[in-house]
Amino acid sequence: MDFRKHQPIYMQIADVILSDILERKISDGDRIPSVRELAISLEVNPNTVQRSYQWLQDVQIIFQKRGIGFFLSDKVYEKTMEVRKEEYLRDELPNTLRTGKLLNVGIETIANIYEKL
Amino acid sequence: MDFRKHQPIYMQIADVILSDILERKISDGDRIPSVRELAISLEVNPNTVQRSYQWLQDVQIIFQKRGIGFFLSDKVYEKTMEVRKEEYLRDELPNTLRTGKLLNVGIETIANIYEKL
Amino acid sequence: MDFRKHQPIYMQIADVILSDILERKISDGDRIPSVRELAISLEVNPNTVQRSYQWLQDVQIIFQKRGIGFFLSDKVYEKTMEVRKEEYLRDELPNTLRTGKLLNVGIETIANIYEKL
Amino acid sequence: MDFRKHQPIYMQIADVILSDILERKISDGDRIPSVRELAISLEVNPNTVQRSYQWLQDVQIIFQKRGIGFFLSDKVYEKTMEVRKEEYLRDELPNTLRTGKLLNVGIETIANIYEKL
DNA sequence: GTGGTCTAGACCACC
DNA sequence: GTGGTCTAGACCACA
Repeated sequence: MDFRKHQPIYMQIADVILSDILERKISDGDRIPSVRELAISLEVNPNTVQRSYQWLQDVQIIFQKRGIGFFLSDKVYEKTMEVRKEEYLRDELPNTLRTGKLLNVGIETIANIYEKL
Repeated sequence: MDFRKHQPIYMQIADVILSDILERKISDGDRIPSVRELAISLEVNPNTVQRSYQWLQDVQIIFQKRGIGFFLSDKVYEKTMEVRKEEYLRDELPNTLRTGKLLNVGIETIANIYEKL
Repeated sequence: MDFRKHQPIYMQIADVILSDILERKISDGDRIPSVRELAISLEVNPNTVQRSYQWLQDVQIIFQKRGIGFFLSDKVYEKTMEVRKEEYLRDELPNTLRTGKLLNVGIETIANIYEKL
Repeated sequence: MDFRKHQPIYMQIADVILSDILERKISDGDRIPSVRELAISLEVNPNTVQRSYQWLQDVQIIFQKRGIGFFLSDKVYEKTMEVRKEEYLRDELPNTLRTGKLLNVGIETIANIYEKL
């Protein structure tokens, strides 16, 4: 975890889980580390991990089995794609395009770069 | 100004100045509104405008004549463009577009968002 | 058992026993499964079944013969019904229905949910 | 606030806001107390109020003006109705009906009580 | 002044 | 053991 970044630690933690899903390291039904375990291994406060997991649960990436732990939901890969996409379309893309507009970078230039990737 | 956005108000204000520069509405040596004037017309706290101007001064887009006001630096258009555009086209834009491609965001969607900004 | 529900597992288990009583599947003096047996068949922790039985014992639905097992109390059907139904029809049900009416939840919706349980 | 209830304090706080809305004491655009103010007047920790407000923001009952405070969203009455309804249909109603089924209370009885209210 | 995040440490219900 | 909630107190960015 990077304590200096602007992005909150709890979102950084969530991002690690999301990345693991997108890289197919973990998938449907897998158990993820307990709040305490992860807190110790990342050297952060359990409350902070708790917040990550709460958020992941809110967006239905994980679900809880009472008293047992957290597990990845069904179709977690697809859901993760959606969640990432939503965030991308809401924040990252508009921010970059706004800067582009400011710098007089036309949509043609952008389309051009997009095609060449 | 949009008080609901994630982007800080003071950066939104700075962006307005930058846009005006890039659209050639204002240029080298021009005086920009006083902190107090702009605060009133935008209905924001003067401290917030102050912070915008501080930032613009830090990146040498404007300079202050004490007791008189703020003015645009020399070659302000070129300065802004050169510094930012090069980095933007080389890194920021391609990175964002690459992520978009991975998330199946088409160029039409991007063009759409670009137009609406 | 549904590990995702808000209702504790041990109450879900108790509800199963209560249902069996009210549906006359079991009655006065019958032996109910041992903690261990039930835990295995429901795939839950024995402690959890233990807690259900403790609760049922507290409300005098069952009693324990030490070293032998748990058994249904006398007049268990009547006991369960009387104690709960009276309070239910007087308070809980009307209260919930009143809230429903305020929220524009029609009787059809209610009937629908009732059938699906 | 009732510190003994099963319901978390932060949801109790949210409920107070929701009730005020449904009773038309406050409406669209009104500012609600700052996190600190409310924390002091309710004698709870600011973090707890913060959580309430976070939840209310998530369900779009309130929105934030950066550095100024929280305000009620547009159509807050209608939204509150929806939110309450959602919770009611998901938890309160099924729970009550489940108990009813357990107690052999038929849908006819329920419909009867519903009509008479 | 506003809200947002984080830690340390506690207590609870539940499995 | 698991997660959920809460307090006390701190520091930060922002208006």
